[in-house]
Amino acid sequence: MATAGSNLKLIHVKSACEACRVRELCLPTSLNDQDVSLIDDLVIRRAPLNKGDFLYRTGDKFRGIYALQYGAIKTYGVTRQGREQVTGFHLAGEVLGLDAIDEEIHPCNAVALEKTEVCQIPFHKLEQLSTTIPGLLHNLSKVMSREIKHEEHVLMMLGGTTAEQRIVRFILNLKQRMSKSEVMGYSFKLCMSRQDISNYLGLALETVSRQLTNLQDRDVLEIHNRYITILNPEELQKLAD
Amino acid sequence: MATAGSNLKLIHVKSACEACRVRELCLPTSLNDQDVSLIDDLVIRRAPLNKGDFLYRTGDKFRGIYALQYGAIKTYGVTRQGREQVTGFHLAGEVLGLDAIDEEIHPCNAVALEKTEVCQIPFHKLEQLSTTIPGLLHNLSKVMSREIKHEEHVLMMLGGTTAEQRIVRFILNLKQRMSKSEVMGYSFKLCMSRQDISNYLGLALETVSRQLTNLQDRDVLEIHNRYITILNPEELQKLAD
DNA sequence: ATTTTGCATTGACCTATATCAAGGCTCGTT
DNA sequence: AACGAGCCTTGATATAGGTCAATGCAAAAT
Repeated sequence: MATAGSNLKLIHVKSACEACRVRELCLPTSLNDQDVSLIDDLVIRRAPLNKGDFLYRTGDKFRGIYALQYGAIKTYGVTRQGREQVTGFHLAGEVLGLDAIDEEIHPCNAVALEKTEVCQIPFHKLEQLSTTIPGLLHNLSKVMSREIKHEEHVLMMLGGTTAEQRIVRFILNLKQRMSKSEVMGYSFKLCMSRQDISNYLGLALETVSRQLTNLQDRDVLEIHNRYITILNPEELQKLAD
Repeated sequence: MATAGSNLKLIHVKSACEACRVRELCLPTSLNDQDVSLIDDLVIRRAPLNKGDFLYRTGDKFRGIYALQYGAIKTYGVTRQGREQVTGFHLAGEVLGLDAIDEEIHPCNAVALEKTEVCQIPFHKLEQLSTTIPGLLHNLSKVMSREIKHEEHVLMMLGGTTAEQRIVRFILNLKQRMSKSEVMGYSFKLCMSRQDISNYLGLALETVSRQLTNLQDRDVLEIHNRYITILNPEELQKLAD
């Protein structure tokens, strides 16, 4: 039974790890199939979330980090004045929940923006495993480091720029991240509302709307509802700088 | 020699770990003296930095993370337009350089704002050690998690707030962090210029200046050059919300 | 002691963006 | 097919904060 089980796992594993995009955690380095199998055993596949479902809420007990299989999630905090501040959008292949490790409590809300499936990775088990698989520890550090770097990048994007620059950089960033998980041309769907974008970029939602129509009028973008096409990538890149 | 050495270490260690504020990495959990000793062996005490000295620059090879013993460091990136975006201020007892783990290259500049001493902790050695000291791994994760959480907090602070709120929150945050490392009343020294503050908060330096004098006029603060005294903590707190 | 230099303040003006308000699409529902 | 609820767009107006420019101050250098 045990032997059969682990054989089965070796097959099952690859697909699960691949599918759940735990890739970020296991693929980069030289983890062998056996190690990957061990990691795969940890992963808990959760029932799909529908649009508006919460993955977790502020104050929830931390049970593990999450890897997005498909879909999109926004994380946000609520200020004392009741303002919703979006701290990030998370797309397929990305990891979230790392900010909860420290106090074992989620410091923000995570809600699905569309139909979404995630894998839960119990963190303490991952830590345990890290002591036996050295490469895993390093990957874990890298994932967290990347997250820190990304947040700094966001800070740079937000500081001292015009509304137009923010929007443009936001779109370029989204485009780039979506390209990672799917073959894509210059058209894609915005998975979030204008409101969400405004709360992320620190702008009024009207400003977001105006900037988008403005870019459309100048034939840089084409927008139909939430579907967006980049008509002039060079110009868009130029506007970002 | 070996025995004498490790005895010495056991004594030396405590002071070094304590002094270098590697505390964040080792103290929180139940690491025993022996473990602490091992960690201490890693730590490289660097020559003090003078004001304006760089700890590292964008693009530098990553050699390890740094723990601030005393002093202050700002980290910043330079945008394509030449604007300097400050991504953080780091005070005594805090760790920096975590954003370089991923690509083994520092993505930003780190410069001393005053006389500063740091300890360098070679990261790969720390990782090696983590496999044998389970508590260490967890602490490392926590430190990184805290950093991610902090950056999110900064995002929340910057988004959708007035210049006054930003300044007020900035001062409260500084106050709180400085209290951690030194006994302190309501007076302290700003280790950074108005320019730095403005580049951090995404404001014009004139706005920073005006807001500070405004708070002074209303008897919330008292400011002499870079020395600041909080006269009315309750009011300051109220303004932050 | 005096000059220099960098940093900070203050004022006047202007523009980008927020705010307020109204109306128009779109999609899902009955 | 018509209805309703969200979302999005558009316009008019107000204002916070940016920009430009001049001056002041204090510590470092000569």
